[in-house]
Amino acid sequence: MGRRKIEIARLTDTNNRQVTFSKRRTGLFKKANELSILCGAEVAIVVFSPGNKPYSFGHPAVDVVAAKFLKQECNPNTSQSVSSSKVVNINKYNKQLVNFASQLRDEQEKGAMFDETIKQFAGIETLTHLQMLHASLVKLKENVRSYSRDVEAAETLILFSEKPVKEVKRCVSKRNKKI
Amino acid sequence: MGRRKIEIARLTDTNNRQVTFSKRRTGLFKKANELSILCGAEVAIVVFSPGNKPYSFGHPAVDVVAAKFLKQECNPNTSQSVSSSKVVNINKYNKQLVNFASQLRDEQEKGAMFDETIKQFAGIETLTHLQMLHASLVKLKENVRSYSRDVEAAETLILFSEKPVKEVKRCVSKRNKKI
DNA sequence: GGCCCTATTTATAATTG
DNA sequence: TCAATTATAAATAGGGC
Repeated sequence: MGRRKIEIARLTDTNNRQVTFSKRRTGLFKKANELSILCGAEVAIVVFSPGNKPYSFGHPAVDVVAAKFLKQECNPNTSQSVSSSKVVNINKYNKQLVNFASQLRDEQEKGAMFDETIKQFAGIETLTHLQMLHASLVKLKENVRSYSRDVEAAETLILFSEKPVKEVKRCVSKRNKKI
Repeated sequence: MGRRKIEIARLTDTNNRQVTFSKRRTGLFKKANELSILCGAEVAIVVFSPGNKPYSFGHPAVDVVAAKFLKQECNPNTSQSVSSSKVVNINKYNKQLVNFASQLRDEQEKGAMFDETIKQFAGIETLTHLQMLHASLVKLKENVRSYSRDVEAAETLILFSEKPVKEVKRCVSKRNKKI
């Protein structure tokens, strides 16, 4: 709907992309508003601009509709979802956790070797530096380990995310009930 | 945009309202899809029909965008304790990430010192050990950093899963007032 | 960035089958 | 009860300021 027909593909020019975003976001929200008024429908929209700024529209309010949607999704019956591409896969994080753990073990072994090596030197100043470094390393490792533990504790939650949306919702609601 | 101009007011005829809803919902989602593609924007829409059926559109996914929105807009002062042994508070991760970052910077400084110190020693074997250790440390740091980044990326998902609906509501409504 | 303009495309209200 | 069609209103691309 303009002077020229444009192909629906990512706009390459940054400025044009921003301008188009503004115009079309306005249009989208206007349409949403009309839909809600004409049909008495409840609508919630959240958009992030190319510059990652958030914009939202809601009738009667984003939160109301969102909450209603979440409730409904706990018992997915009649909902129709049109979700495009890019499903976030959480497996990656689990793998990294595993790698992390094994690297930590390696570091611990090497740390022991490091301690032995240090003892062979008597230079006080140098020793101090090395010991400081080593202490830092140890502390860092501890933090990493504790962090990993926490991440592991959160793992069940993280794992939800890799499942399809409806599964996620179901799992979460189950969890919430337990709590 | 039709044979006649219509006033934007609640359609009285039930059937017409349902028909119009279907058409306009399709149009709205199409627009949203175009917006996301043209501008690389993230979009989430939830709609309830006059008959109260839920419909949704999301790029990359409703939940992802919603979670991102919530994450951005939830203020720390709003935080209410949801803690149980099973539910992980994401704030903890944020703090740890911050600590991590500063520790990593410290380690980098000390790493430089370490390199200098190493050069003062000539024992090949020892040097090798130390260098190996240092290399490992560097690699570990890199991994920690990249892992942190990834955790951050996944954060919205985690946050989304952990938050009870009522929390969500509050945060979102605050946001709406700002906009 | 925002707001106007307007040729043109697109969405859709009303109609038809 | 619709899906398709069509005439028309609305959105908007590309511009200018």
